[in-house]
Amino acid sequence: MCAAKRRNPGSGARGAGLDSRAMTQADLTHQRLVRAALELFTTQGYHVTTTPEIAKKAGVAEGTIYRHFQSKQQLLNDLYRGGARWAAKLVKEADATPGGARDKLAALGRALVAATAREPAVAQLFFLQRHGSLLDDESRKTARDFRLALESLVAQGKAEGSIKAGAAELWAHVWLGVVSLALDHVSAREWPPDHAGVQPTLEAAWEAIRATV
Amino acid sequence: MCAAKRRNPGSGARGAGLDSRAMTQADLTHQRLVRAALELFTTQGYHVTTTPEIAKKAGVAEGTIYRHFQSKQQLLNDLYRGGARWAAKLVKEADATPGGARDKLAALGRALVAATAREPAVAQLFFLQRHGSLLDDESRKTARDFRLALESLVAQGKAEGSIKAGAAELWAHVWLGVVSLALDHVSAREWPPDHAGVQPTLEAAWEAIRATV
Amino acid sequence: MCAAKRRNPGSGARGAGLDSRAMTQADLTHQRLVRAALELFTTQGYHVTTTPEIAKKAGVAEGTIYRHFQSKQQLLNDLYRGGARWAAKLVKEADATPGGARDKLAALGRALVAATAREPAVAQLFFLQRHGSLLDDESRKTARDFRLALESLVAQGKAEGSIKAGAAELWAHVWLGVVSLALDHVSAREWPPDHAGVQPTLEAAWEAIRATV
Amino acid sequence: MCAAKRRNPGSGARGAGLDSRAMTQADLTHQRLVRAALELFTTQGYHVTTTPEIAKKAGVAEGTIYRHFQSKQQLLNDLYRGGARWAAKLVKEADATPGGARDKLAALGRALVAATAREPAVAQLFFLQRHGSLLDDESRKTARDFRLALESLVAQGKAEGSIKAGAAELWAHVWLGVVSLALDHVSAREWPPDHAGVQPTLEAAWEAIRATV
DNA sequence: CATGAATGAGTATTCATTCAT
DNA sequence: CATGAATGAATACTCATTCAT
Repeated sequence: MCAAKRRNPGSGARGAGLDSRAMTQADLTHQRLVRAALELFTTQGYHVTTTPEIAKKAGVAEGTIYRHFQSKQQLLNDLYRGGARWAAKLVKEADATPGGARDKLAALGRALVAATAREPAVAQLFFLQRHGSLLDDESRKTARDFRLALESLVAQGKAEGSIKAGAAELWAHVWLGVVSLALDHVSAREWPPDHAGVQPTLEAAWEAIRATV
Repeated sequence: MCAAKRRNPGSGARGAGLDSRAMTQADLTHQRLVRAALELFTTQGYHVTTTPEIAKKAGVAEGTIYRHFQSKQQLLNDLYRGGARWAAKLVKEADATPGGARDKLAALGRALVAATAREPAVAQLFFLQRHGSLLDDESRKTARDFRLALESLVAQGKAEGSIKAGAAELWAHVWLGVVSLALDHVSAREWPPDHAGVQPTLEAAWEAIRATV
Repeated sequence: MCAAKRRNPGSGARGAGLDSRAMTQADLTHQRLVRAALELFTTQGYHVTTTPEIAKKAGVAEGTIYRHFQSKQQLLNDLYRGGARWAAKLVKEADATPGGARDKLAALGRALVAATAREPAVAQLFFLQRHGSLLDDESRKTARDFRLALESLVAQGKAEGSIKAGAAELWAHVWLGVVSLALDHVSAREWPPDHAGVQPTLEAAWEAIRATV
Repeated sequence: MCAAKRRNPGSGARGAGLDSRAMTQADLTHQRLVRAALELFTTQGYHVTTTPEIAKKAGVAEGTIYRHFQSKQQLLNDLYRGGARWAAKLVKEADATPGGARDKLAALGRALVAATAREPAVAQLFFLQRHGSLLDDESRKTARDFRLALESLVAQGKAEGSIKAGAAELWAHVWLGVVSLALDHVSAREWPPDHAGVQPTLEAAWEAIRATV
């Protein structure tokens, strides 16, 4: 009575581009649907995008969508979770950067910009778009994983005394808020990743939250 | 295609609450529609809100909407322009504050928070929501008026040397981006206007853009 | 979020044909939808009948259906309940016939045949069609009212000694089962109400349940 | 448009349970599809039952259905014909019972109840369900074979003077109508085959059609 | 023979908008 | 001005059937 039960593991990873070796026909269709939906949801918005449109862009029949996703909303959630995991991985990698919180955040900022240049739609969907009540609990949990990882970076900075006192949650939010302004331009292809506005914006993000003497 | 031709002047002002003196029956209906739509658009989103829902919330018949607005989209634009003018007025008032750009921006930040506490939906609609291609040229122009006024404040700071060099547009954007984080919480009634997070956030907005030695 | 809330009382009665005086435009549309759906559900079956078909037959737009009924299924239930009340009224009238249970059942049999000749579709829908899980609790309750009234007639016959001992429910069921065979032919317009098969069938219904010496 | 061309003889017999001796893999799959469809069609109805559902219940892939049956409708017809032949055989066996029409019909009634207890779904499909225009000519012919056999029994009773004058067709119909009420309960597992309601109902069927002095 | 991904016509339902009253 | 019944195009989703593997 409902399709898309068998979730082949690693589909998220494949969505992000790596891996390959033995991609079945069905997996390819899945991919094309993901790319098509990602593109349309981010350029037009979820509600304005119709299922015939997604199918057409993916080059498949409309019914095929429902062999891969339970519903249009579920498709959005899959996309969103992919974005959240993608973002969380960047944070984890940045956390491995040697140095203090400042260095790690700087690395993260650059990584976010670079990744956004590579996958503008994913960044747009996860960082810049509001999805209100369309997200399910699982998606919210995945997003929280990202936020917690970022907050842990900020908490480290607080412990070092390099970031302002006050809720780590708040400063993580502020830092990301400023960085998002850069991501917005990059994602919209208004700014290439080495645009003159990027570096100052990332620095501004740091200055907004660094401890003041 | 035929309704809502007569533009009654001052409808924006009435939306903000002032004025009174001889409010006709029709004006009252207009008001109720504006409030209903504002509430629904901001809590649920434009696309999810249906015209029957708006009518019901306003306590009028479905068809009545079209005696006051040409279309649902036009209604959104009216609301948006109201918000833009409301915001522009706050900037203009802040500009009159004595002192340097820092003082004026500080005043503006406080005013934005206070105004958002009074009219959360208006702030939400104008500052926090993306409307993509729903806005018409007129609305975009009105929004630009606000942005230009804000940028002029920032430019003044740059001239004074208190704000970083670089595009005034960029720093206005950054400053507003951080302030918006506070407005978001206030608008969602998570933060009262005197919440402990407000002041630090406003300060962070300034620190993100102030000239560094 | 859902239509057809205002149930103007007497709509069932009007459906059965009586009453008139001040029939609004909306009531007329309601009527036409009822007749169209009745005809189609009984000739083709519920699942095979599509909403465009109903609308077309009623001479209205498809969306109009949903101003009068919450759903296709609700429309069926409305029809069914109308039939159940119509049938229950016949039982009550037959109960008023002077004489014993035999006379009353005979009167009821004739009344059912006559009524079926007048409203073949209503009889078909209520007596001859199975609706499985499509019926809601309200409909089931209304149908029970009819059955209980019939069983009370049978119980009276048992008390008189003119009907076999055993569950009144069973004999009511048997009697109606045989009578339904006649209704089936009448409803299908294979038999006019005075066809030679009618009277013997009604007598057979009685003989199936009358007490034997 | 290309499957299920080869009519493997005896598929009906296999459906009824007998026969065996070298049942190939394909025959087993056929069996499972038949049982699954029978179960679903009778519990839910034909239109509500989907082919994926049938396949799932049978434990085969969706496409496999079409290696055994040309279409969902053809599957129903196969099932129906199986039921009709099964019923016709019971009539023929009852006809061999020594004695008059009364004895033969009594034997048939008991046999029908017993068979229904063994194969509730088959009885339900053939006796209790209406299939309207879903049945093809072949199915209708098979059903007529059953009816004619039954009518011949009744005609014999008329010749003996033990059954009422009038169309044999009518009295066969009436007798079966009453017996079906019992079959209904037995098929629904509400009545075991030796339930107290069975015998009186079978007697009532006879009394409905027996000649009266 | 069996599979199951793909198909695309078909379905019930919604909703912005119109217009007679 | 206000009403609310009517509209019909548009929407997400289903399902019997096909066919390459």
